[in-house]
Amino acid sequence: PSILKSTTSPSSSLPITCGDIAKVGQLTHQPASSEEGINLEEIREFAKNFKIRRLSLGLTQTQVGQALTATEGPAYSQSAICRFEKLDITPKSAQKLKPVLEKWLAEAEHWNQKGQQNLMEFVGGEPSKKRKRRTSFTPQAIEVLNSYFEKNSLPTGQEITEIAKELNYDREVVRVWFCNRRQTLKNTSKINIFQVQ
Amino acid sequence: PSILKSTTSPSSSLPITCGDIAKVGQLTHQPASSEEGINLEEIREFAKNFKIRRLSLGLTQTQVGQALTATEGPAYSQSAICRFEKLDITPKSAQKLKPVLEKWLAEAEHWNQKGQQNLMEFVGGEPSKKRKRRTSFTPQAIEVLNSYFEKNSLPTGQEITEIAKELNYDREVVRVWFCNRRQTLKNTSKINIFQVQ
DNA sequence: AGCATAAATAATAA
DNA sequence: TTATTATTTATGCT
Repeated sequence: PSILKSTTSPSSSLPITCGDIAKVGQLTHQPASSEEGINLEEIREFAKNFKIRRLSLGLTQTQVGQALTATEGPAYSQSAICRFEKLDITPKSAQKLKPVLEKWLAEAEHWNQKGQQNLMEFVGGEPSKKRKRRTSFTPQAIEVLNSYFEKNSLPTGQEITEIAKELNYDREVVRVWFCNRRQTLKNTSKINIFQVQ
Repeated sequence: PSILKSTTSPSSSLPITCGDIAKVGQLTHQPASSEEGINLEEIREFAKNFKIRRLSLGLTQTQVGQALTATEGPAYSQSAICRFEKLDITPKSAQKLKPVLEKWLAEAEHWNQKGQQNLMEFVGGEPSKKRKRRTSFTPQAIEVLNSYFEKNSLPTGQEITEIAKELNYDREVVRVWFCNRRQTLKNTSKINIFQVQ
């Protein structure tokens, strides 16, 4: 039951009762409001910035949650980070969470300065978890494919069948791999940018 | 088949042949290189910043692509934006695309200054497309869906339409259910990924 | 208080 | 490019 939504309704005739607990993210056109010593405007500003800074570091909500769980006392789920960023929580909760996030983020940025690797270590995830491939070409398979490609970029049907068999992949998948590989080469073959070696 | 990945491999004993054409985004510790009048370092910097600025504006790759398609001559797909951000393209393409994106992004930021509403109008999408409400399937419906899934986890468009009709759910909702179901299955049955030689 | 998963977004084989 | 998969975010529910 989010009050956020109800407030966007044009019918503002409804009086705000004690039962209605406002959330931080609630849209308001009031000037910076301060309730119970909580500067809502400041929290909104921070939440917005937090997201941008998180994305700048290339971190997911899950990563932040897990890292915080590892370092701080209480546990923080991905949902919790999500809800903070959207401010779909009570001002009290937000107020409590803000300094924790602020401190952690500053530290993360500090490590990032020293290199991506340090950040990942700080975050605690695997150093460079690669995105899983869409289909199951293993790095090993790609290595083999590349070595075949180097020898001959245009294998015959027979050869494709054999390679597919060796790698235990579908023949069609292998055929298409060669197509795409040739395509890539064609796109770039006019320049060898880095002249590596 | 990205060459990017192969370069991250620790096995640097393999000589890089003429067949291996580097792409712009390729990791390098060389100083700013410039080939054929293209400042690669500058492009890398821009691509990185582009993503951050895009996210700061709260825009998706899809939105950028669609907006560009509407304003400029050629069409730009979500994939195209994705590939630019990852620099999984040729230097030539990147060089060509950079000023287009730069100009567009600056304009978008300009409109954003005048208010979120103006940005959305500039982008061309609906003013504030709300996220679809999370649908909850009844246990009965899930049972039926599961039985269909057991028989065939990848139903055709026609079949999806029929299932949706039978269960009286939105077709799109049913389609996504199958996507997510396949995903879940895949995640839970992580059997010997490396078995595939 | 956070899990399970629906929806949205990004990446990529075809 | 397009259609689909892989990944991330958001939320209904208890």
